[in-house]
Amino acid sequence: MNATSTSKQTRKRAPSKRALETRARILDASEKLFAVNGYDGTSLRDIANEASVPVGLVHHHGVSKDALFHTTVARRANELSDARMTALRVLQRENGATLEKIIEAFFAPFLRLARSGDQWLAYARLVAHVSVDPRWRHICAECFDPTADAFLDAIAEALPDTPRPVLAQSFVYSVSALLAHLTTRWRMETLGGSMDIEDALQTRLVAYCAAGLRAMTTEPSV
Amino acid sequence: MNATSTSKQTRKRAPSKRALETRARILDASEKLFAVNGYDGTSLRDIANEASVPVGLVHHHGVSKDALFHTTVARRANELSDARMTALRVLQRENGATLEKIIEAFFAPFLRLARSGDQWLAYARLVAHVSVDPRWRHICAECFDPTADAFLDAIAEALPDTPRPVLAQSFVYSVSALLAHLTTRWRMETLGGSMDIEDALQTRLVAYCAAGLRAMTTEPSV
DNA sequence: TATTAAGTTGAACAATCGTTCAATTTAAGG
DNA sequence: CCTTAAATTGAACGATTGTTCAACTTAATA
Repeated sequence: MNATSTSKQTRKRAPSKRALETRARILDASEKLFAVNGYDGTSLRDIANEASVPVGLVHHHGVSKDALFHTTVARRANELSDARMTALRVLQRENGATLEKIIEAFFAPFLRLARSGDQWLAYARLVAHVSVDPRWRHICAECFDPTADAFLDAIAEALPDTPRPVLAQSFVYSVSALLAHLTTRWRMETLGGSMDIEDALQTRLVAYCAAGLRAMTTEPSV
Repeated sequence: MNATSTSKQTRKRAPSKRALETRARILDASEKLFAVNGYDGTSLRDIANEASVPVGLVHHHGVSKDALFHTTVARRANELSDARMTALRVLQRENGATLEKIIEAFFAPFLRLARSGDQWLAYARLVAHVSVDPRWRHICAECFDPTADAFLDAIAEALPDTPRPVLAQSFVYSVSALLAHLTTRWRMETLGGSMDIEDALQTRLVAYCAAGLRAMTTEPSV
């Protein structure tokens, strides 16, 4: 009586080219709108409109709004994680893993991608949204924690005298600084006037975080 | 014909004690819910329910959802700004304004209030929400920028060789680290195991940011 | 080519949203 | 005390929300 026992087999079918295109279009629209307006500030109809498809189709591809949000975050997170892990492995193969180099291996992929176009800058805002909202802890755990763990291991080797919890603490500060760098440029300009060229800003970001992490090794006698 | 020319004067009336209480109750509920679920994730009915008042009354006291959100953020922001400015002035009167002391004057009030109860920790999440969302830039500018400017002036005196834009850049990183400290403890524990006692964590937060800021004075030759 | 799973469409669902309003109660001011 | 502005209530407004559905079209597979 069940489906598998019927004589006529019902095989799964590969998705058509057009289906993949609309799916990508929906994800692009989701990313753009979720990044600007957040999860609750974005309706499926906004996404459908941006992607030029009916509302029902968004649901068909995304299953549910929650799942669509998850997929949207995860898609670029995987690309980002791959780039970061590659950079880390290159560094470790060359045996030249200073603290600054490790931090740069973590930061540079995101910074480089963000300079390649607005999409990744929008994604940085999306990540900031996810980081702030306790509702999305499971997304953080799934998409970002494995990479963070690997980099913490590398940092622990570069700073062998600093306990792991202390490294984790300052690593979280560094990640927040990276997100601030990508999402809060306007605030820097409000407080300090027009900013330097991007290269100089990025170099200073790394210098800031590296100095902060190094300060953890010495006893903080205040 | 106009109101002021009528013989019977219609004077404004002082708000009753009960009215002030319900107003405070609505603001408390707003703060709690906005902090957890953000602006779009919180409905006026949720707030009305939390404050045990009808929906219409929330509107009567808050004028509009936007205005209510603004008021909610501003109420504690003023208290925080006062505490910070007082700490800064005390420091300057004693002529002992080292970089660490200035940063601590900026951080300590928030950290102390956050330890006094959950309300201020919820508020930290609310500030993080506001910082991430470009929609609330005007709230940032109104509630936080004046204080930030004053502290940047003080930091500029302590680090006279560092250009203002560079200080603004690393100050924004430091503020983001403070917010991460208050809102992302769970992530530190996920990555690094159980954390140290709060005193040690706070000392390290200041040490991290101070070291980062100091690193800006020397040329970042990477 | 014939079959049929997958993709697409537009309409509809109940639920909830922010806001408005008239009626009623409370309490400040003369 | 009386007057009346302010506070409170509960219901209602139209718009929008996420989700479901049946009918229809497209295109991958046998």
